[in-house]
Amino acid sequence: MSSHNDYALRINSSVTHLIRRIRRIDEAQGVGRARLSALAVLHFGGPCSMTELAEAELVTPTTMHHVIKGLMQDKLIRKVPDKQDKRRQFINLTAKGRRVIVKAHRQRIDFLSAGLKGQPRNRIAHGVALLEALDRA
Amino acid sequence: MSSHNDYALRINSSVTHLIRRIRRIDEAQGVGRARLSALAVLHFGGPCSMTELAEAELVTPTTMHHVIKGLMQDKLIRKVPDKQDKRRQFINLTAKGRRVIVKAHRQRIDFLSAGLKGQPRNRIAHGVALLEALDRA
DNA sequence: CTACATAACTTAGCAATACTAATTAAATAA
DNA sequence: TTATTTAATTAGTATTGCTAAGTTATGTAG
Repeated sequence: MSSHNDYALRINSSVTHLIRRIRRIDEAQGVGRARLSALAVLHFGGPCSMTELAEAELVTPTTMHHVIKGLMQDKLIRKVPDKQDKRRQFINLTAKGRRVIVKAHRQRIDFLSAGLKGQPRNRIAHGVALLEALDRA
Repeated sequence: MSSHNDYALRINSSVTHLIRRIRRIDEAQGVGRARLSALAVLHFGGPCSMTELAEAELVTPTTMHHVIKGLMQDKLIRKVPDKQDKRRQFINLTAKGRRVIVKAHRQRIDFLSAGLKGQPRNRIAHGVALLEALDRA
């Protein structure tokens, strides 16, 4: 259907701009974007291995290795050996790491909340439903 | 209002996932993301100077300099001296550059179009309106 | 006109994020 | 046991981002 194409054009444009603005918020946190994103996975999903983290972020284990290394140096995470499998290591947030991700997440949510202000309830409910549908597609 | 906060949480989550997937589409183009984005500005906005491009992308002129350098090497853009001001140079897309950005844009739009398939017309219209409102906020 | 300031772009050097390929160590299958 | 697979690392490279410092061109004040 041609109108789907037209809507897709408008969604692409607004999402592109939204991405830029969210990126700016993330970059103001003093922690790189890949690192911040890894912290978010650990915060909302709980401890997991490096490889699982890499899968969640759609990057190679090598890339995640470097991200983890940086997070370790900043003491935002901790590695815990897996007793069952000596090859694996669980990545845990430190208290400091949790503070960082909670603050960063708060700022994103505040930005989005502010954007919702004054919007019709109807539009918000449908908008959220659409985004979640795009996500599942 | 507390419900705005709840909606913001859901929007943040779905937009985060959407960003990841769009990033993957962009990365599959064989041209880096910053370069692809610069090509899009030139394609949809027309020729402009390096500094203007940097402003559009919210990066420093230095960063844009490197992006432009890479695009030049790949022959995706061309520099044209400004007769009025010898310091400036206009950046133009080459035919090859235009092909690259048209194809990449097409893939993004196709991905989004596919996601809209089967969604109620109502939800789509409101959803697009919400995204555009967030963009203006 | 000279001198100073500003603007556009470049260069040098650094850090973060991403990749492939090769390596090490541990677990599992044949 | 041997072979294969899996988890993590290391080496090397490219891209994307920054600041600081430099060059060349333009504009302005004296």
